[in-house]
Order: sequence, then structure tokens, then C-alpha cells
Amino acid sequence: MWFDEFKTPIGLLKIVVDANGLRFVVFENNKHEPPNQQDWKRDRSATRQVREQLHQYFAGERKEFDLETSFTGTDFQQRTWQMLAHIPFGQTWSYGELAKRVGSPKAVRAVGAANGRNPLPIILPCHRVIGSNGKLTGFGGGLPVKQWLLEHEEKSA
Amino acid sequence: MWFDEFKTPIGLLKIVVDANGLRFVVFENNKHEPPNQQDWKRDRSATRQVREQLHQYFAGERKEFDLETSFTGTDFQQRTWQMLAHIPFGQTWSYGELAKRVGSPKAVRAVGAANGRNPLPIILPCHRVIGSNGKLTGFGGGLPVKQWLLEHEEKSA
DNA sequence: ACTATGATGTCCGAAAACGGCGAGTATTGG
DNA sequence: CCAATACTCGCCGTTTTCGGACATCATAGT
Repeated sequence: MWFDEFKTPIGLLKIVVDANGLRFVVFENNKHEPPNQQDWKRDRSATRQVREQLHQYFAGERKEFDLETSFTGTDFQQRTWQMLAHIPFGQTWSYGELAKRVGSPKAVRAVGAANGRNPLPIILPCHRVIGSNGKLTGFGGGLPVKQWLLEHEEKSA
Repeated sequence: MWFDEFKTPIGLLKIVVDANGLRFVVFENNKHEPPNQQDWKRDRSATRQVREQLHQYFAGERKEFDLETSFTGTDFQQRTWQMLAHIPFGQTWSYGELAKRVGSPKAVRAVGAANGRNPLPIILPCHRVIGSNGKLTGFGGGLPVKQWLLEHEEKSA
């Protein structure tokens, strides 16, 4: 496991990769920090591709990510997270819509919980999921960041 | 065998010595009272040193005892009781840890039973042994006393 | 010998609590 | 009367908590 940190318009970002691909994206004061950080080694080169694409994203020059990923989770979580990648840049879905797409129309709160554990925020755009009434309702990196990302995408759409 | 009684913050305490040293420390309503108390003689002078050190302990001015002892028990009990003296003031071990240190990692309940027969409570700090889940689980002099002793040591640590 | 017992610890399954929700009713204030 | 807000309740996967079953070892009785 190698990691790297760098500053972005929304604060310090830590990214973690393993032999297979991107593993974690962590905000400065994340709610659920990943455990076992002892034997992680800092490595600029291993994370180069991720840094580049994120840089492009923040510059408004990239709308979709193309990266090898490597994360773990329950069946339901994996389905949910993978579905996130289908939300088009600049658009938003409600938790209900997401639940429907995942195949469990009534599992609204469950997809909410899964969203809360999203290991790859920004890359897997959980910030594009909001309440059916239009309220943002929650985000691991803090609501202001969620709002910033949505406005950023709206501008560069 | 000479004995003496005196009041302490945790109630009346009876101490018993023989020609070789300290033999028993007994709480007011002890579970296992030592037998054959008929020919014991009250004697203030023989127990002076013990009284002094206990007094200092309760005043928070003594963290370790330095006394001649004279107690009997099976091999395993003696090993267990002697190991008790190695638990530092203010700290706690689990019954499992104690068992490990005694050399019989799996004899958890056995050390529990041995603890229950500790002839010298307070002097041999069986009160510093608690369940692996943090619960106090038992004490000859009653759980409230055990808690009192632990808090007392925490404060004067 | 054989048995029951204790100041335990671990494992496993059931049950309850907990979320980044939504829809449906009250309730309030213009 | 209309809207915006507040509350209640059902929903679903995950996490945490809780309780019972069992392993395990030295003792004290029988």
C-alpha cells in the first residue's frame, strides 16, 4: 500500500493505492478513516496517474475518470458504488433513484449508508446524490465540500 | 498467631500474623473466613508494621508494600499470588494476562479461583485483576470495595 | 478417581440500534 | 387557501450489542 497527499481547492487529499489500483481517497478530517495505516509508504510515482486525473478534474478539464480501482465491501456496497460511476458529470440523482438503479427500490437508507462509506469520493461521485427534496443532506468531507463540487461541475459543464 | 483490627476507609480490617510474618488480611464480611480463630491473641505491637504501611497506602503515600509474609497454598496458588505483586500500582491486568504470566495461559478460571482465595488482599493486589471486557467481575470484600481501591489508586497514581 | 465448581474468555447467532431517505400528515404563518 | 416546515413511520443493509454454549484448568469434596 502506497499513499500520497496533496492540496486541492477543497483541502488536503490523501490517496492510497495497492498493487491492483486505487484503494482510498481520504479527506482531511474524514469521518471513517481507514485503519492500519502503519505500514503504508509514501510514494509519488505510484500515485502519479491518480494525481494527474484529479488535477485535471479540478481544472475543469476532465469529466470522467479512467483508473484501475481496488476496493472491498459487501455485495450491496459494491453494486452501489459501481452504480455511482453512471451518474453523468454535472447531474444529480436522488437516493431513491440510485436505490432503484441498484435494484432495491426501497433500500433508500441503505444506499445512503453505503454512500457514507464510499472509499473513493470524487472518483466515484457520491456527491452527485442528494435528497429528493433537493437538500444535500450529507457528505463525508462535509457539506460545504459537497456543495463546492456540485457548483464546480455546474460551471464547467 | 496474633491479630489486630482497625478501621479503614473501606471498613473494618482484621490482620493476622504468625512468627514468620503476615498471614491473613480479612475484610469485615469476608466470604472465606480463616478457621481456628479461637487461640488467636490480640496484640497491637506484633502488627505495628503492617498497620503503618496500610495506613500509608490509604493516605496515598505508599505504592508498594515491604513486609514479611507467611501464607500457605498449593503450588499454583502461590505462583498466582506472588505474580499479583508484579502488577504495578494503578494498573490493571485481565485474568487472561495473569494466567499467561503464571505460565498457564488457558487456566483463566483457575487464576480466578486462586484470586478468590487470596489470603492477603490489598497487600497482594488481587483487586488489580479485572475481566478482559473491563468489568470488575468479583472481589472477596465486595465489588464496591474493589472499585474504591481502583479509583483510589488512579487518583494517587 | 471422579465430579462439580469458579472473581474467565472466545465464538456464534439473534436482536436491536443506526444511518448521507422518502412519503404522508399535521402545523404554522402568511 | 397555499406553501413551507415539522413530525411520524416504514424501509433496508450494516454495525454493534447481548446472551448462551462451550473450552479449559486447578481445587475441594465425595
